[in-house]
Amino acid sequence: MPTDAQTHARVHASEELRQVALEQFSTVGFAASSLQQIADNAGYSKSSVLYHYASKEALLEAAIGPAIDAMESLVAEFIAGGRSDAARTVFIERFVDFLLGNRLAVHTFVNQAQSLRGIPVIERAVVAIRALAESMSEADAPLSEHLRFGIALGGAVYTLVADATFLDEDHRTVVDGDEIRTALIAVLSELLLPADGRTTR
Amino acid sequence: MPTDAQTHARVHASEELRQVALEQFSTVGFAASSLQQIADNAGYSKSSVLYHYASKEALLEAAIGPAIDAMESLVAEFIAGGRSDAARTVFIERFVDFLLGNRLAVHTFVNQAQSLRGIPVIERAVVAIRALAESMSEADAPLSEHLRFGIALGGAVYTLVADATFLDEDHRTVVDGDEIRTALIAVLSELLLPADGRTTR
DNA sequence: GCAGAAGCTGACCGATCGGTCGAATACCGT
DNA sequence: ACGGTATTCGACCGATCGGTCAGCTTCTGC
Repeated sequence: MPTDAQTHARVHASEELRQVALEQFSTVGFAASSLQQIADNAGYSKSSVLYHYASKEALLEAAIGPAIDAMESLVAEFIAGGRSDAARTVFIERFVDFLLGNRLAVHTFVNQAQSLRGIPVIERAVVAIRALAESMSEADAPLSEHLRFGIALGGAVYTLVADATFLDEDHRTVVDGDEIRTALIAVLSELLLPADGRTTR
Repeated sequence: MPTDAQTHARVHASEELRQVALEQFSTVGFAASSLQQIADNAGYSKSSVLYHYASKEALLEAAIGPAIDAMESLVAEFIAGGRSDAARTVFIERFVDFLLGNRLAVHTFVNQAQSLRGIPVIERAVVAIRALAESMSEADAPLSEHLRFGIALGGAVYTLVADATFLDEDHRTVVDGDEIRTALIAVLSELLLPADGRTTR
C-alpha cells in the first residue's frame, strides 16, 4: 500500500511537476533549471513535462502565477483600504501569511525578477510590487521612509529563504511556524508603522 | 582621440572583462550569463576571455573575490571588537560603506549563494555571512532578534539593487549617494541597536 | 470489446553552452 | 631588425539546452 503522499502525487502528474519545478526555480534559479532536471526529480521524462506544459515559460507561469494572483489582490485590497495605521496592521498580518504560504514562489519572482524581465508573469509581479511600494509611502516622503519599505519587503522575503543557505542545520528546523509568524509581524510592524518619535529623531 | 574612459579601459583587458562580467553576473545571474555574452559586451572574443581567466568560475572568483575579502575582514573586525552599542554603531557605518562600494558583488553572492553552493569563492562568502549572523546576536536570543538581523542584511542588500527592477526611472536617478548612506545607516541602526523599550514591548 | 482520447516516452533537431588548440598578430627588450 | 612573449581570435569539440514529433501504452465512454 502506497503512502498517502505518494498516492496523491501520482494522481495529478501536472501538479506534481508544478511543485518540483517550483522548488527547482526557487533554489537553482529559473535560467539554471533544465527541463531534464525537473523531469528527473519528478520521475518523468522531459517529453512528459512538455506535454503538460507547453514550454519552460509556461511551467514558470503555472508555478508562480497563483502566488502573484494572491499578491495582486492583497495589494489591491490594501490600496482600497487606505494608509491608516489600522489598515497597515491588518495588511502586515495578511502579508506575512501570504509570505509564509508562498515562500518558494515569492522567493522566485522577487529574487529573479531582474533577470527574467520580459516574461509576462514576471512583469505582472513587478507591477504589483511597484504598486505596493508606492502605496506604502507618499511619493514625497523622506528617503528613509522608502528605504524602510524596501528593507521590510526584501528583508522579509530574503530571511524566509536564506535560512537554508546561511543557517546551519541546528538552527533551521528548531523554529516553529507560528513563532516565525509572530516575530515577523513584530519586526515588520516596527518598520512599517510610524513609531513614536521616529520622525523627529 | 579616444576618451579617457576608453583609453583606460583598453589598457587592461582583464580588468575590463572583470567589470563587464560582474555586471552580467549580478543582473542576469551567473548561471544564465554566458562567456559569449560577456565577451560581446566587452568587445572581445570568447577565446580572449578564457585567455585571461582560466574558466567561468575563475572569472566569478575575480569578480566577487575582493568584495568577499573585504567582508571577511569587516566581520573579523567586528567580532574582535565585541557587541557593545558603540562597536555596533561603528560596524553599521562601515558595513553600509562596504555595501555601497560593492553593490554588484554583494548582490551577486548574497542573492545567488544558494544556487552556487560548491564554488569555493561562494563557500567563503557563506561562511563569512554565517559568522556575521552569529556574532550579531547571542545563540539563545529570541527569534525576533535573529529575524531582525536577517531582515537588516537581506533588506539592505536587496534594496540597493532592487531599485533597478522595481522603481520607475523617475525615482531611480534622483537620489543622492550620501543621502542613501545616511538613510541606510539610520534604518539599520533602528534594527540592529537595541532600542529603548523594544525588548519589553 | 472497441474506438478514441489522454498520458508518456525515446529519438531527434538546431542552437548554445564551457572549454581546447593552433595559427595569426601585436608588442617588447635587445 | 630580430626573437620571444603577450594577446587575440576562429575553428572546433562533446555536452546540454528547449522544443518537436511519431509512436507506444493506458484509460475511458459507449
